[in-house]
Amino acid sequence: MAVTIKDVAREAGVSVASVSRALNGHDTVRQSKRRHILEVAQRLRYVPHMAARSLITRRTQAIGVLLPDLHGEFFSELIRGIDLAARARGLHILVSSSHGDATEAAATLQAMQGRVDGVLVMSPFVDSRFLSEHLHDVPVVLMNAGLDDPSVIELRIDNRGGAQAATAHLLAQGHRRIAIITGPGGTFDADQRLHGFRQALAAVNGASETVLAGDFTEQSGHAAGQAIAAMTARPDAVFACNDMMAIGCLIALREAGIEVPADIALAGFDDIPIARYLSPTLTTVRVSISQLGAQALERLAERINNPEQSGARTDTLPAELVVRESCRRPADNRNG
Amino acid sequence: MAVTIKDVAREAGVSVASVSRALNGHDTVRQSKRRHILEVAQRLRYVPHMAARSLITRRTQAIGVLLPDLHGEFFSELIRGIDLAARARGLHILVSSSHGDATEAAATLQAMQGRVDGVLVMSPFVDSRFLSEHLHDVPVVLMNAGLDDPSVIELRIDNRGGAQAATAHLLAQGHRRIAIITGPGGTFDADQRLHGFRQALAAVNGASETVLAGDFTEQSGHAAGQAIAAMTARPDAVFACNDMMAIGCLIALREAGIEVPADIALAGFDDIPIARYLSPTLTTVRVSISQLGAQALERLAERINNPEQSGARTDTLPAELVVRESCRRPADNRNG
DNA sequence: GGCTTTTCTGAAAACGTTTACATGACGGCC
DNA sequence: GGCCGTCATGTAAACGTTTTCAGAAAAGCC
Repeated sequence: MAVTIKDVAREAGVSVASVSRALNGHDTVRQSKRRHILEVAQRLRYVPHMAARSLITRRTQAIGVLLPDLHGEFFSELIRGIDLAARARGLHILVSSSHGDATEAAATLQAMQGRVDGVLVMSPFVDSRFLSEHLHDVPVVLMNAGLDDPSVIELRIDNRGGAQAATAHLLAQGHRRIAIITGPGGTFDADQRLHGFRQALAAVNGASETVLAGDFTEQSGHAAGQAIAAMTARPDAVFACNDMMAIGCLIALREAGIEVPADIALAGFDDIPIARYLSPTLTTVRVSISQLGAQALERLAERINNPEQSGARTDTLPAELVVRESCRRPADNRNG
Repeated sequence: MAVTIKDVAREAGVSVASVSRALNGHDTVRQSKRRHILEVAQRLRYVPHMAARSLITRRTQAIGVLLPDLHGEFFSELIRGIDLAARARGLHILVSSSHGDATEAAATLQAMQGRVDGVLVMSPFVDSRFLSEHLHDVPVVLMNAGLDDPSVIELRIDNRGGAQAATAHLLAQGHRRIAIITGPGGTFDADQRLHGFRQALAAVNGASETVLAGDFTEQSGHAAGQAIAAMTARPDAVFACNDMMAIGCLIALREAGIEVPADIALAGFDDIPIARYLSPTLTTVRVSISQLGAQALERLAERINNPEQSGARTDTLPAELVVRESCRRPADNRNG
């Protein structure tokens, strides 16, 4: 038997309209009365019934967050960024993580409908058709989707630029025969990183590439490392498209008696916390994931507040090269 | 202008009552009519307005999750466990992470009120008074709170048992002078781990303890490691109350020229993914965090469905010792 | 075929808010 | 002092569902 606005009105000796106005800070209620109402509401521990409120205001003050099967630091940082930004705006977040396929994603999106004022989506399965099919009339902001649809807002991290910087660094160290362990084909992150890698190579004479397929898991990195170890003409350096694969590769190389960075240089992407604790510590590319989340939420909130506005630009967050031990100049290590 | 139940009713040539019944699977509507209604609803892309529904059913089908400032794998695993269990039951989860103090936690809890059917809480700030003060009439399940209140449901991980097992292992290796790097005093996790450590020591003749204060951060572990390195009578082994501190300690020891495990054994707690990539790989204690989340959600859902039931038992999830290189037997390494 | 019982359907109330509109009080102006 | 604005307040409709209750249709029975 929860206390409603009527109870507050009766107890305070005013109408429900006045209570509503006082509580929502409308300026058309006299100071003294407002104070009295607020006092009564507090005493009665009145808390507005959200459902009733959003039934009439058509706002839920909640936004949905749809994520794929993410792990560890990436996931928690993303949520943290979103959560902080949301809290600052008085919004709640409805999280649904780890959907495995497009059908699941669609079902989740469907279920969120009507519960949220907008959605934040990161998923390898969304494209323009998917969105128009499953999201009717709900503002959306995409994260790292690689969708070049001018009608949808998207936030990205600079995968291409980061990969380019890492590769350029390897080249600058004098390496020329460079291998890449790719991410799962078809995903935006993976494709862009490969693209950046190739851009960097193209800029240097005599540089050659070796492509090894990976899927962002440690296992795939390990397999790639074994493949590299078995090569007769071994590359000088390896760029793994994420840190987990770099770790797998590092272990495989070590197992094969190949030293990093003495025998081969290695760089990753993401700067996961482990990166700085490996031996050797891992050169990698850092991106502020929490910022990605926070900015995505800001854009979404903005769009929700003025839905008419057409500006659906795509923002890209910078990536920063972090140089560590794993790709020290070969010359420095020939004797190490 | 979203499509409502009335639109469906008009289009299908029936009353809203029938539509409602058909959609909710009540068995009092004729087969042929039900099929027709469902077909129309689908064609119109009708999706029920949650607010209206929960206004009358007094159910939101959502549960709140209140978490402290957690990082990395712990956070993501916890959410994953909760999310999976919630999805299986058709529940949505409203997440609020990283609250920094009791006031923030209270405000968040307040804001969730009326939006959720129950809450899952993990927070160092909650006690019986806090709960009764800020949660009126909302079912709650605590995670790892160390609250021995028979009226509230709680799920724990076996901090004590895990710490005891790790310490016992160190002792079994022949170590006797054992240091502990503690967690922040006053928190359940930290206190229980210290307790388990002491229980293990008490069971062995001639064992002695050295207590170093930590706060679960890598920095505090590093400081403790420096302190240990500076001791004239150095311990044989160190039990760090979590893996991050173990890492900090490991680095400090290495900086001081002390080898693990040759010169000193080291064990941690949590089995974070980094643990198996350190050199030496870290002996630690593993707990299934996703299971903690999933079970907590199950208990909550259960309680929501029959609120009368008084059984508020506290469940404890097992912790498992994972032996790795960091505490190999001293004898094996004297020559290494 | 009329009666009773059962099955299905529809009208309307209820949920707790917000807000458009109406009303009343009050003060200023002539 | 009567008239007119202005301001504060209250009344009631509206939001989109579910569900109770009563009534209609169908079915069974003699």
